[in-house]
Amino acid sequence: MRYHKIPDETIRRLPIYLRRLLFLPSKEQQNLSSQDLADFLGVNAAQIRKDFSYFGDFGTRGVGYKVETLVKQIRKILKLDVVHKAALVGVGNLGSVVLAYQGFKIYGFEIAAAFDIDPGKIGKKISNILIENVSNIYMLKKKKIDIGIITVPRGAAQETAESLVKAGVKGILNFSPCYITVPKKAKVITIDIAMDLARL
Amino acid sequence: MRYHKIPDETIRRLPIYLRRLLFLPSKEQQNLSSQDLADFLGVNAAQIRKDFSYFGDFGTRGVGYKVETLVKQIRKILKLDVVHKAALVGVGNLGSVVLAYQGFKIYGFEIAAAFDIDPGKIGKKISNILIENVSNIYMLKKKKIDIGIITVPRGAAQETAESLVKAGVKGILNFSPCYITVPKKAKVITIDIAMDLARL
DNA sequence: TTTACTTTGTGAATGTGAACTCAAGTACTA
DNA sequence: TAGTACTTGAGTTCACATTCACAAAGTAAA
Repeated sequence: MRYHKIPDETIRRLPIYLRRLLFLPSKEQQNLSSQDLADFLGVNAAQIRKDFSYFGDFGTRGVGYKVETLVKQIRKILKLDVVHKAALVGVGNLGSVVLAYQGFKIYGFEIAAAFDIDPGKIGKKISNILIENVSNIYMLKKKKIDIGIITVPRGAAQETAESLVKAGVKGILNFSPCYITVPKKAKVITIDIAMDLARL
Repeated sequence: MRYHKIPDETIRRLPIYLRRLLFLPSKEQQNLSSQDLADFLGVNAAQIRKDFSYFGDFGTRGVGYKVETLVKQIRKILKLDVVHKAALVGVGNLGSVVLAYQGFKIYGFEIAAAFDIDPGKIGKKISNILIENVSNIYMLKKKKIDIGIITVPRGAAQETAESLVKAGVKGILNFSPCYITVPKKAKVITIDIAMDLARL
């Protein structure tokens, strides 16, 4: 299967597999069959095998997949094997929570800078990150930061996104409840927890 | 098309359409063509027309769709036309932010109760919601609360979920970075912002 | 009314993904 | 070595989803 185009759906599922593997109940388990993983996630085992097989032969027949290798491979495919640096803009309530959030590390992300417009916040530190003036966003390029996280009020989101893209950011995670348009070289993911709730 | 089964993918897209309609740039615009909406979202216009057509004839040929009617209809389909009450468990940093978040309203959700295990917090109010003792979760049934929001530390998530389901909750929005298993009568959506980031 | 122009709604064609199978490879036991 | 039990990898089939393309229905203007 190595020469086939990889389905979008497969790519979409890889982070889900990765997350499941990282939070595996019994850490000592070395091998995992596709059926085990399928049971954990409530999906079909054949689908998991096919997904993995697109990227080469990860498993061993009769045995299963070695968890460690699998994690390493998925990380590589998703380009999470190198650390990505992110900058957060808007250190309000939500911004502070995101800054303090420890879950980024295991996926290979690190928040390396924070910005705010409030002079009362600039110069302070939260979670060991110095809060800088938003007017310094242009300096991101030098710091090799390629991801932006927007936690500013709705009105400032579009403007913030533009500064970030201008500073060379490739991807944006937007927490403001609004739509943002950026040049197509950059990608925006908007998180709207209320919308997720609507699916229930 | 009225008698056909509605594709899962269509249901999945409805909240996206709704969000786009709610945050339409020019509020005064009364009519919207499928092409306009498609351009906004970067999808195919025929798909949008087909999606809507499953639920009846919302549009007018030669004119388009009336925004107001469309919003009303989608709300009805997603059962967002009645207010759903939610209870939040775990009033820490993240929990406080979620409590204060205003975005739930437009989708028809209202946080009607909050719980914590810390005696120092119980009795206080955040965003006008009284924080109660977690041991009182069982009372949710009487309050007609059918959605639970979990913002407790990882270790307590599973236990919290079980209490919520026992109290009659139908859906759970889980912010803890872990997997939760519940009886299949209830549905869990786990939000992991780091995983979303991995898709970039 | 007639003509030109829009836009919806939908059957048909095309594209994509999921599931079923089973041959082939591995482990283990006797 | 032979036999049994497992599990992967992948060809094939089937189901579902997307897109095309156009008739039908509406608008606007002459």
